[in-house]
Formats: sequence, structure tokens, C-alpha cells
Amino acid sequence: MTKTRDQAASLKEACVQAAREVIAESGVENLSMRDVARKLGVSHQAPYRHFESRDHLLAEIMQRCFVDFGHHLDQRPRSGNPEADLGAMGQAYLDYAQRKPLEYRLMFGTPWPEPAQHQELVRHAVHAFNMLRAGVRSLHGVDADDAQPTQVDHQAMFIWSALHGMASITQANVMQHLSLASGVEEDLRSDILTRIGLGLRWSVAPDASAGSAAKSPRSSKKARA
Amino acid sequence: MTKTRDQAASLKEACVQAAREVIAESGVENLSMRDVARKLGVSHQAPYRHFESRDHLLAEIMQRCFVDFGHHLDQRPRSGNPEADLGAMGQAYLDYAQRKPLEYRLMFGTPWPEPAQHQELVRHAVHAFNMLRAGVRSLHGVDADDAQPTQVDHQAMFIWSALHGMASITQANVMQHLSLASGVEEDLRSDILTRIGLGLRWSVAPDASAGSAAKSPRSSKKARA
DNA sequence: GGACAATGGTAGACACTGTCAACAGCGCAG
DNA sequence: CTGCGCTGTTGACAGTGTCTACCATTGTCC
Repeated sequence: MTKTRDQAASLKEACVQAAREVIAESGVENLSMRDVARKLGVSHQAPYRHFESRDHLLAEIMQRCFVDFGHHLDQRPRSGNPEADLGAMGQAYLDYAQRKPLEYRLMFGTPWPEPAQHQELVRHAVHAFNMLRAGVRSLHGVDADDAQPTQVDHQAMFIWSALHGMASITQANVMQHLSLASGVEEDLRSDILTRIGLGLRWSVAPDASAGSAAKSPRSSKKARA
Repeated sequence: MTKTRDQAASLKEACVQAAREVIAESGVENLSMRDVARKLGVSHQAPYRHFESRDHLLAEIMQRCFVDFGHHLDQRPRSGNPEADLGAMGQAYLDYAQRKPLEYRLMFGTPWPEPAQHQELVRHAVHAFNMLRAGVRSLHGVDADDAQPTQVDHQAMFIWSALHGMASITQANVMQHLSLASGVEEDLRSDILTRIGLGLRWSVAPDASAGSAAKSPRSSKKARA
């Protein structure tokens, strides 16, 4: 409890906090070590006592973002219906990407530092993916508890691809220039979620709002998957 | 034909060329103006005679990458069958991403410079998207030449999302840590393409190799789309 | 031919970055 | 008290993008 150790911990924490703020406001590329030092009123080298390099600080922040992200996904409403739950997860995913675009880009759009150096980061990222896996697995029903892991993984990768693609495309400022047909942009989310459901041979049931995309499916569980 | 004008043009060209090489070898973030100047044996300010700023040089390069990319998509084998053609386009897309990862990241993974400043860039990017649109539209058959533009755009966005998601996830060095079930990684492409087909309510028919993912579909054209 | 402006290239600054190295204050173990 | 380790400071160094001032060559108009 010595004051020293507190301050040490507090400076490390403060660095992370300040850096997260910078990133949330202006993106990774505008984050500089000297900036966070200035923000905290310490010398430009002080942060280096707690982080080997800029990359290490970045890794720490990415890691925390993944924790946040995991929590965000976990806090989605649980209805007990596996399809609806997975759909809600998709919604939550896109929500996060939309509400914290810069954090999202940090996690999924920034070239990662050497993964071997930052195993904790990898662990948390993998954990988030495993949540998706679990959601997919529960789709396969109670009996099929030993669902083909191959198929589960394929489905998970498909879902992730579509969601991530959607999220990052939406964030790029290109879409405004595509002159999409009217209404398309608004219904993108529900449409994509529906199509993901089709791609799984299951309906993932987007929330009922703005249902233009709903051509018919809703619960076309017929496919054996 | 004056020597001056030639040299001018040639330095501008040389800058672009040198910069592309740097990017293709070590990525955008390692591209520096001074570097290309050094590489060309000119003063560090010479490139600025031809490019207002680093962003302008980058925009020029991105633009050319989009042209390349468009050509690459265009050179895919045409079978006359709209489904197969669209599938081949997907293949070509993923091919490009795999073979030129850094260029791909430059186009689709780098925060764009102010689009208003670089309309040519936007034009070429949109053109690539329109190729996808055309592919989707031709799916709707000859009669439906006035296919619902809304639906076409939705489908195009879905395809793009899934492809882009797949491409960028594959490039990130995360996948090795997901401990995917054996065989999943190899079949990712064909599986995703199949699922995209399902999401369109059409089979997009991945190339026949490595067909583990083909559970049955292949030409489940039953859906009315 | 000769004045002149434009064009393309050079050289030197400035502010900024990440990071290395040497140094100073502090708390604690011996 | 002495010494050591941790935390923080200060000062460098090499690198960056970009501004400004300068120089050389060129083509144009009188």
C-alpha cells in the first residue's frame, strides 16, 4: 500500500486511460506516447517505465477493448431461443462497431503487433471468438451436443466474416459514394442478418423493425444443417 | 516531347512506382516521402513538386490499385453462366486479397484520405463495386432486366461484406490462434462462397476443388430470390 | 537577342515522433 | 548508513512531413 506503488499503478492505469481517450477521439494513428505523457503532466519518458514500447501500450489497450467487446456481446438479451440469441449477438456486434468505431478499428482493422509478444491480447481475442462459436454450437440443438466442430467453425467463420465485412465497410466513408438504391442503407443490418441466417441454412431473425428485407424466411428451419 | 516535360512526368511516375514497391514490400505505414526520394536519388523535397502531400501520393497509388483490382476481376474466366461467373468473381476477389495482401489492405483497410479531395480515387473504387453490381444483376436473368435495384444492392453489399470480411480476417495473423477444427482453414474459401450463394438464395458454386463444404447445394435454384 | 515568368529540383529549417542513455529522488533491505 | 531497485526526469539522436527560400533550366513574348 506504499504510496509509491500506488502511484506507479496509478500512472500505468492513467496512461491506459488517457491513451484510450485519445484513441476513442481521434484514432490509433493519432496516438503518441508523448501525447499521453503531456496529457498526464509527466515527462515524455515516464510512460516507458510501464510500457516497453508504443506497441506494448497499444497491445494493452487492444486487450481491454476485447474485454469490453466481450462484455458487450455478453450483455445482449437472452431469450433462450438459440436462433434469436445468435441474431442478437450479431446485432450486438454491429452495435459495438457502430458506437465505438475507433475502438473497433483498433481491434479489427489495425495490423497487430507481434502476437507472440502479446499472448494475453490473443487470449482475449480468441475468447470473443469462442463466444460466437458457442452461439453457433447451441444452434445445433441439445441432442447434437457433439455437433461437427468442423461445421461449427465454418459457420462461425462465415458469420464473423459477414459481420466484420459489414462493420468495416460501413465505417469507411465510401458507402456514401456508391449511390445505393434508396432504403438500402437503412435496412443493411437486418438484410445482412437475414442473409447470414440463410447462409447458415437457418434464419437468424433480425429484430422486427424495418423488415423490408424479410422476403419470407423467419424460421425456415427445414434445412438439416 | 521536351526533355524537361519528359523528366517531370518520369519523376512523377518514378515516385508512384517506387512508392508502390515500398508498399508492396513493407506496407503503407512504412512508406515515407523521404524514402521514395532517396530511392530515386533526388532531394527529399523533389516529390513534393508532383504531389501536394503524402496523402495525395497515397491517393494516387490507391487509385491505381483499384484499377489493377478491377482488371483482375475482369480477367476472370467467363462461362456465360451468371451463377458461375459471380462465383468466379468471388474467387478472383479473394485471390487478389491473398496474392497482394498489402495492396488489398491499402485499398480496403486503410483510413481513406478526405474523399472530396480525391474524386478520381472514389470513381475507380465505385467502378469496382459496380462490377459486382453488374454480376449480381445478371443473376436475375434476362427478363428481370429491371431487377429491383434495392434487392440488387442488398445482395451486392452482402457479397462484398462476406468477401471483404473473409479477406481481412484471413490476412490478420489471428486465425492461427483460433484452433479451428482440422480442415476448416483449407476449405474456408469454398465454404464461404457456398454460404454466400445460400445467402443470395442462389448457389454461387465454388470451384470444384476441395469440396468438403458442399453438403448438397450446388444448384439449389429453387428459391425465387 | 534579351527580359521574364514558370517549372522542377535543392537545401535548410521547424515541429513532431519513438526510443536510447545517463542521471536524480525515493523506499526499503542489509 | 550504505547500497540497490524502482520511478521519474532530462537530454540526446535519428527519423518523419512539410514550410520557406533559393537556384537552374526552359519556353515565351517583345
